[in-house]
Amino acid sequence: MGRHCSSSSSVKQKLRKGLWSPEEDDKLLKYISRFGVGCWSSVPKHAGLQRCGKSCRLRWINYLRPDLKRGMFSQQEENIILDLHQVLGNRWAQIAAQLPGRTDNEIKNFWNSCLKKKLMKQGIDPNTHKPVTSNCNSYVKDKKIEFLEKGCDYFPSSSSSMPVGVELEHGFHVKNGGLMLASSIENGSIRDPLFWVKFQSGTDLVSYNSNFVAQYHQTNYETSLPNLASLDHQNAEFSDVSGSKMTTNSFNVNEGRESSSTTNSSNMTTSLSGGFQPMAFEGEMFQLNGVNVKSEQGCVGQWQHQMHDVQLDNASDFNIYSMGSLPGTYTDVFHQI
DNA sequence: AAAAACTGCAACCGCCAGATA
DNA sequence: CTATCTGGCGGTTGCAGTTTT
Repeated sequence: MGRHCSSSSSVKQKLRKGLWSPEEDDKLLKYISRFGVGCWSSVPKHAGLQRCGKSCRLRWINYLRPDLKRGMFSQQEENIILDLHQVLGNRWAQIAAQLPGRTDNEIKNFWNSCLKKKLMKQGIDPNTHKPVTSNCNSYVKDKKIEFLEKGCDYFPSSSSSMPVGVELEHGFHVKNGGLMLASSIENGSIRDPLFWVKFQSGTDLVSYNSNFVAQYHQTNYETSLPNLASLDHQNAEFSDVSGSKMTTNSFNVNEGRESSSTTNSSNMTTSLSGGFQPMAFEGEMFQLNGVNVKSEQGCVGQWQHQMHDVQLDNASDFNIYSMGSLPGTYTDVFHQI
């Protein structure tokens, strides 16, 4: 067992604790500069300090060492810490070994006071570095509950303009083991829902995309939709929260039907069609009715046609949340399955 | 203006492993 | 072989400065 500062010395002299004074720093600095780092337990005696050796060692390592880098962490350093923490966890000394001039204590403090919160704000679990699946935005949660309470009243049980063979129930139905989403017309106004598709972690979106099957029936092409992400999606290039560029790889308009393919910073490509306009990819914030909303995983989109539905392959791969409504034309819709 | 709450960070504490007596 | 010493590490605390109420 190690000894504690207060009991290790045979000398009964009271040892100082707490913050170091400039005079103490001076004594320690002069001593180490002259004799170098050796046996810490003998340092206080020789340097004329009323401190334990352990305290001297810590003061030297964390503050007095001449090779210490001071000041804010750079973006590059931050990235290194994030990467290493994902691999090493709280092994601060090992992380510090990769960052010249930084101490384990400094990195630990930076992590606890800054990086941890930053990740949580992005919906990322700081321990696993993976999206927090149960921690969806509270606004989204509220809207989900609201819809569940309203139940199937949101959609008419049938619609003359729905594609043949499709039955609407609670705004969605299962077809071929997948889920159908639909928007509809009510009292002559278009219901263009905003929704959020959140994929389960581990879902391979790249291969999933090929299974996005869009069926749609267009009766009226809406051209005056607000563009919440200010996204020119014909030449889209925008940044996610980390500053990484996301690009729209392709964009087509064919008889009023759009399809696009967008790649984000994680190299996840999402192909969308049937009038779906991507607005925010994972980690992105955007505003909805003055409320800040974040897409945690998956993407946020907006239907652009009066009537369509889309099949997603495996219902267990994703959850769908309502994203609220825009005034007038848009209404709340979907819910978690 | 004062009190309370929050934040960042330096320093301490307890535990451990390896070295030494 | 055992007891003790030492340095290293990660978790936690306490304090000073700042912000909010």
